[in-house]
Amino acid sequence: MASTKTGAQGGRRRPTVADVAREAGVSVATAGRALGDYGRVGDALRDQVRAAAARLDYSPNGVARSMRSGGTRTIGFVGVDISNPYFATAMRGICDVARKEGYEAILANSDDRLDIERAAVKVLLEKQIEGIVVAPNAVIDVGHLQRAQELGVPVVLLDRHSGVLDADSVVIDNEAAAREAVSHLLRLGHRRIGMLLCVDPSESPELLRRAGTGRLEVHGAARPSIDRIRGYVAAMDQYGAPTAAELIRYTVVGEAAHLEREAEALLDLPEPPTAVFAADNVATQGLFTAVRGRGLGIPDDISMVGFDDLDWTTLVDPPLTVVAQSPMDMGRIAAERLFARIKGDDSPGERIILPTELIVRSSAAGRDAVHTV
Amino acid sequence: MASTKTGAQGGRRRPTVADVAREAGVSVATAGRALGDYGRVGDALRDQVRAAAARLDYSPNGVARSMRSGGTRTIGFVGVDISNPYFATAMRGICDVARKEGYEAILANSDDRLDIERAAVKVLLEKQIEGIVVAPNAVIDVGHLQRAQELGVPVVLLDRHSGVLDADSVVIDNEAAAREAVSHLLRLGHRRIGMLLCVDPSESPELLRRAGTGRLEVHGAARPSIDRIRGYVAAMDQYGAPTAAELIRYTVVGEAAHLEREAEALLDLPEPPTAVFAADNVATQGLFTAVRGRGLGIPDDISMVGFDDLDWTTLVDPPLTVVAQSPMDMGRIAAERLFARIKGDDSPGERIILPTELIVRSSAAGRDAVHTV
DNA sequence: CCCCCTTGTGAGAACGTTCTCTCGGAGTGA
DNA sequence: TCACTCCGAGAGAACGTTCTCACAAGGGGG
Repeated sequence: MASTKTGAQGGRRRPTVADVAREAGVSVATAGRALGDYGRVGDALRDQVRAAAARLDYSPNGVARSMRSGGTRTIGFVGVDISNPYFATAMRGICDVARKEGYEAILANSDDRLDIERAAVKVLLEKQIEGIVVAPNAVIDVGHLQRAQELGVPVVLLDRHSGVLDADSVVIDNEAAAREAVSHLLRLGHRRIGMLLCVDPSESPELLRRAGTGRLEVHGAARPSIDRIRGYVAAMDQYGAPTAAELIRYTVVGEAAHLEREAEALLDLPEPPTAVFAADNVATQGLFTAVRGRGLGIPDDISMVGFDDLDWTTLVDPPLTVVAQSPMDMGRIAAERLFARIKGDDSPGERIILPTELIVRSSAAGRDAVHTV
Repeated sequence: MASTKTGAQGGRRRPTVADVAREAGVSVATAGRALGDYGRVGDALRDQVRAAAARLDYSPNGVARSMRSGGTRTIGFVGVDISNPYFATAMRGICDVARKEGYEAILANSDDRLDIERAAVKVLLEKQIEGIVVAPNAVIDVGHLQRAQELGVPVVLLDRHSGVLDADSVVIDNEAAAREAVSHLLRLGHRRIGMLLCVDPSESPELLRRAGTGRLEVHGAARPSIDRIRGYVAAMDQYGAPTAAELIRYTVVGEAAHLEREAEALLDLPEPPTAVFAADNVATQGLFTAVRGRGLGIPDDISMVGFDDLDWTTLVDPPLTVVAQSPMDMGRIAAERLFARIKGDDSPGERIILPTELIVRSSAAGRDAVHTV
């Protein structure tokens, strides 16, 4: 005997305000007022209606309410990949703020693909969400986000900034963060410094090559990967260390295996780097694994600085020197900006830059002068 | 001059089917049919309507659609904490399946608090979601979940099973997994084996103590923590190793600092254990940190087996022997069950047990016979 | 030639809530 | 006592979509 409760069929018709009104012996209008706390209702009738509602186990229909009053009390978050701790933590921050405001959050993963992001935004708009936090894949091709704004749905950018879109963005100063990390290595005496990172698929190798040689100009300061390369180049230039295309290795997101191969390619260079800057958390893990696989000692054989202060960076031996940021704060602040917009703030889009911190631990050490080129 | 697009005010009225109909010079009914692909429309008029819709940049109002047709094409996931990689990965699995089905997912964090979970379920029901995946805090006090089922909203349990609720659940065999882990240590010759874990706040110490001595009887095989303790006790008994309350240390979730203290207490015992089983990923990290902090060698001074095969467990030295499960599969399978229910399957609730695997690496080693008690 | 069936279209109801409008009655001040 | 205000209550519209029903035109078969 199959339970009728387990599946979907068994849904008894849910009581409506009309049912409650009938039960309480009042009009629909009065029942609505008593339940919804609007308008004026007499105390006696209010209690009567409330009792009837309790008796019927009445629960309001949010869809109908949204239909009538326009607000869905729902926001959307379009992240790259929730299984990445960075976005998971950001989502946590967003949810916390949303809950405080009495909102819920719908999650969508874009996998760093613009078409998926576009489709997700479209669906979210159809669902009449009241705002979107998005980690955008493209910083120029933002028509779908502009459309959201035109429809009155505020957009807040997380992790990436767009020079084209007039929206709030919550970011870190990627260039400065990378510069600080690389400068740290340079000050320790390293001159031949490699860089390892993930880029998103839309990034052309050509673009990256130009970035690597410092001759990149992207409209309105763009995506983290490019900015971090810029910071790397700037630091190298400042200390008079030669840069070379062969020193910057990358792979597209989602292909961690390739990344490890790139790391190995770096180590196999005829003249291998004495230190490597891993510019994101995936690269940090890939580099660490590759170095370990080669049986190289950190920092004795090679120094490294990673990105993102994930739990494990203090668990490994040696604990890693990393650039730390706070995705939880990012999510929280992005959501706070979003709710300010939802409440009516229409000041020009603001670029909020959250601090990063170079946490010096033990994976980067000084280089003897004799070894320096 | 503030942009009117950034904030919320600037929302121009969105075009409706009526607007499209007027633009195309047809009736609302015909426009609706042409846009919604239902009923019969002439080819000429269909194109005419589509063109008009494109001209107006029409996008359907999902709330109105849901209102009329009942379905919101939205499901909910009530997890404990999305910033925990376990739930983040599960959420990823859920989202993937949902997307394939043309659904979106709303996320709520319960922080392992029953009141928050209850409130979340209530809100989700008001929002008329079509199904819920939940990692429930309580396995007996499930009235809110039963209510969902009665309203025709299917519920699938993730990570935990309830003997009371007739719902699908996707779990691992926690007792067997723990038994396997502890047996591994026992076979290596260890006899004095500690256990470290997190429990949720609703778990009384009294209950735990009884679990520790193997005299626990919980209605319908309950929560992971209890089951894992049971598995520990079973293995110890099987090998004739004495158990003792002092060997099982725990803390409530969300208090990682306390956890490390408990780990240290374990190490400071007059007669310290020669091996420890950390029964969840937080405990694994806490134990590893504490052992490291004491300058003890793994596995020379103390052996350990962890739980959950997080990335970092292969990055540390030595790589950790762990019990691995697949939260991604869990999420995916839970969502698949949910959609089967949504589509009408009303067979009795099924308990799906996913396999776990003891991944033997290098954190547990043999114990010389002479040292054995 | 008429009837019936098919096809294409329009009018209007329905979903469940909120909100505006109206109205009766009670209370108050002149 | 009358006019006015204020409060509580009900009737009904509105939100935007889908869906049922009715109807008109056209074609084919008897």
